[in-house]
Amino acid sequence: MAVGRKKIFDEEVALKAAMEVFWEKGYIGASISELTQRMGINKPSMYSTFGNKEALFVQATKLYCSSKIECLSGVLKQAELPLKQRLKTYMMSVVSVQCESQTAKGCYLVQCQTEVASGDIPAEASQLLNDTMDYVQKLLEQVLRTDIEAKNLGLDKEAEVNAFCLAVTLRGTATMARCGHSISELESVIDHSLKGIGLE
Amino acid sequence: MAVGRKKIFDEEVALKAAMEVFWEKGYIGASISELTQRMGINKPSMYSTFGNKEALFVQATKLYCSSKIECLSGVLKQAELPLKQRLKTYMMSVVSVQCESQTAKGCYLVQCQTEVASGDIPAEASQLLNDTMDYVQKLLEQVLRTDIEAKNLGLDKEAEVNAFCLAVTLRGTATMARCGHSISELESVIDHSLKGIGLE
DNA sequence: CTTATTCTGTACCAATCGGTACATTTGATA
DNA sequence: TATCAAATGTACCGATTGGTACAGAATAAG
Repeated sequence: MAVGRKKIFDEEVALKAAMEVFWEKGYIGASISELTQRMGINKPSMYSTFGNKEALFVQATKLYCSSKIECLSGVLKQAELPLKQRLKTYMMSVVSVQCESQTAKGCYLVQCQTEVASGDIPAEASQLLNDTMDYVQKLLEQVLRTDIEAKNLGLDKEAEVNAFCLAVTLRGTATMARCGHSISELESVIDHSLKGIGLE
Repeated sequence: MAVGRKKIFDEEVALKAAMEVFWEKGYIGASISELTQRMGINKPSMYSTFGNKEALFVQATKLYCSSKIECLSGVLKQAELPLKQRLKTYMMSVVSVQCESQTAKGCYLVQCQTEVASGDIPAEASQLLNDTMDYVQKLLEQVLRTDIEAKNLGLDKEAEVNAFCLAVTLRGTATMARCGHSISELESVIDHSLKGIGLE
């Protein structure tokens, strides 16, 4: 039995490159030509490896969620740190991702979710984007509802609203980051936002 | 001398329809086909009246700015009202525009400015979008810097940062509105945001 | 070395993009 | 009523979109 020619490119590297393009351009704005060019492969290789544009987008989005968002949640559970410090560190790490690119990208999720509302993004990807955004908000809500320090401050009573406020702030910073605002400008926004829900 | 055939459509009505489409779909996402269809005219009429897609977008954007944003600033100058009430009324009127559509649109400017960062929007339109977003922030900053009540509270010292925080909040609410969140959910965000900069 | 299998690259597909040429219709003026 | 500028509708333009057919190159098993 024969096994065939070897792949000359690294799937992970190619997928990461695709993620970068979607991050910059969104789903519609990223053309197959630009994607394959930046991935360093040609079209048939892309289609045989990832399926089609929609499937590629789903995989790129999963990669973004796991490598850029979900991995940040650890700090929220470090009970030895003061609540405010945990929340600030978490939110600043999100802002840091939003600002990490030279070619201002903002947040992949926020960027693409504007396209969800336009009805231009395939259903599966749409669901994934919504779920991940919900995930962040629910994470914040859970902390505010169950944390001892939060309870002492009465933040658990309005955990849902408070988490929603923080989520709004992170979406706002995402659009600001995309316009080139620096991480230091956005830090004071995070501080004011935490103050707004009653922390310090 | 002859004067020619009369136009069968209303330019203002057509332009407003175009604004709605750009609002929903953004600049790239709005195709000439959909635009002309929703405008109720055919392509040659659109090109002879408005120029081309870029020119149409510039005019639609100007219409949005004047009819949806600039006209709201009056309340900020009503010195007889308390500062907090003025700011809240202003911000809520912006949020109201973000929520006014059945087909959740969010903010035209925020929506399209993500495309500015992608480099997909023509220069003149890009400039117009940036200027208008700056205008809102500067407006808030000016109030916080010069208002008597603001001075008494010390808000004038950090007017720039405080205005920036409010602008971030409005961008966040825009993305939330686009996802279908209601005006009542967003009202509490505005309250918390004002609290964050030290009002109440 | 042959063979079977897989990847690569070119060259193409129909559909849609933004934009236009042109013939036809309209309607106020002369 | 004849004239002629302007608006309309159809039918097209080249370029680009997402997606593929197919021939050739590479590789491991037999």
